[in-house]
Amino acid sequence: MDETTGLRERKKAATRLALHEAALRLAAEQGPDAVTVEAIADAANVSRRTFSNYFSNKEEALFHGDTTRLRRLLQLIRERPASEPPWTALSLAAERFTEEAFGDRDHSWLTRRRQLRGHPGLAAHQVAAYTTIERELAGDLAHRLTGADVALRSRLLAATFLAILRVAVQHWIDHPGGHLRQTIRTALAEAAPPATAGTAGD
Amino acid sequence: MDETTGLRERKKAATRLALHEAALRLAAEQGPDAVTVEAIADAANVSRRTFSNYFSNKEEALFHGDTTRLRRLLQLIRERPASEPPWTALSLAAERFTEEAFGDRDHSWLTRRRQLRGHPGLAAHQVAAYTTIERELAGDLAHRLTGADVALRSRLLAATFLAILRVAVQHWIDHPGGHLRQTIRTALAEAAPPATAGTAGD
DNA sequence: TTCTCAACGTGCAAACTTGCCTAGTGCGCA
DNA sequence: TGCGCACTAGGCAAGTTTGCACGTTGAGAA
Repeated sequence: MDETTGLRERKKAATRLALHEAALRLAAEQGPDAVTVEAIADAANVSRRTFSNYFSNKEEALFHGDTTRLRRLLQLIRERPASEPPWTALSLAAERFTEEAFGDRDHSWLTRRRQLRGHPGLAAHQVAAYTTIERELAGDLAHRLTGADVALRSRLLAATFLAILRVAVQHWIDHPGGHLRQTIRTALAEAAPPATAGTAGD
Repeated sequence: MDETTGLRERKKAATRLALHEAALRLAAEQGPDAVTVEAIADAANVSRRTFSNYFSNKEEALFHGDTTRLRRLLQLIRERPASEPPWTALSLAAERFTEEAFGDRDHSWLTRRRQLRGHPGLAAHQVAAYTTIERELAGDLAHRLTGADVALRSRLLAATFLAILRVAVQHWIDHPGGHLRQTIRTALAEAAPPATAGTAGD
């Protein structure tokens, strides 16, 4: 995978990741408000100016991981066969997604995420990250729906699905020892009826 | 020390060092001729073009360490009081130099150096590195000499001193378990008479 | 010998980083 | 209230790295 991309692109990705991880670590250690952009840049061994070249603010750096993961989820959903009922496609993509994205999370990552939980400003930014993806997902889902009110129903489906996913992941982060995969399965099953009702393919 | 220089300079130094160390490691592992510039650049995580921005060839990269150390030695000599007899200044500077430069060499460094020993092309480059410094040192020493033939005597003094140092260090590298400091002391004392004869300050 | 090819050294343009600077914001203190 | 101060976002120029192209060289095969 790395072999196909050039050195320049690999280095950019590394810098972005370094900034993201520095932001996460420092925010967990000192509290999100206490961290300065300068401290993050220093920790990632780049200039403050370079931080701005990658992220427009601290929060963006903090949620870069989420953004990346969600974008990957979107891709997984797109890869599901078009013939698959929407909720099935979403569920199976979510299944694969959790394995990929959270299968090998180390303990320190979880600890950090836990320490950031409940911070008001941050939560807003996280929801914003999800919302951005939500619009894209709705657009995709529209192609998988037929019947009346496709625009509305696809938006609802996207919003429901992402909300469930967000809550399930957050729940898993907050409650050590749980199994994310099972949590998500349960959560999706719980919410399946209304979402399945939106299906019109069969 | 790092705190005073900017990020840009620190990164350049780091890149130069990374290239130097990669060159040393690969040359020791595969033999100096088998290593390509490309391999060194890859190991240092920079492009082949960047290698050329730092060094004009493999050998320069390999002897970057020597060059740096010798330049530091020159500085130490310059810091000796002008009133000090030349050979005394040289000896005391050499004393301090060995502590600084070889005091904390790890085992792998010694191993690598040993593996490069005796390679014909490399030896020539190393001597070249010493010769460059030799001219500078001679220039400095001229200020510490009086009497006739200062130009010649300062060149002789510089050449003798550096030759002794080079041999002593090489001997230490080749013979594990020896004490560099003692080796150098012995070597310098051995050669002191002719050099001291060149002194004219007292 | 001639051909081929890998490695090298270097010129050049585009991309990226750094450092400096400015304007804007929010906060504490006189 | 007004002032100073730390932090931030982003414009700009200079410095650095990358990617690519081109000509050269030396070693080995045809």
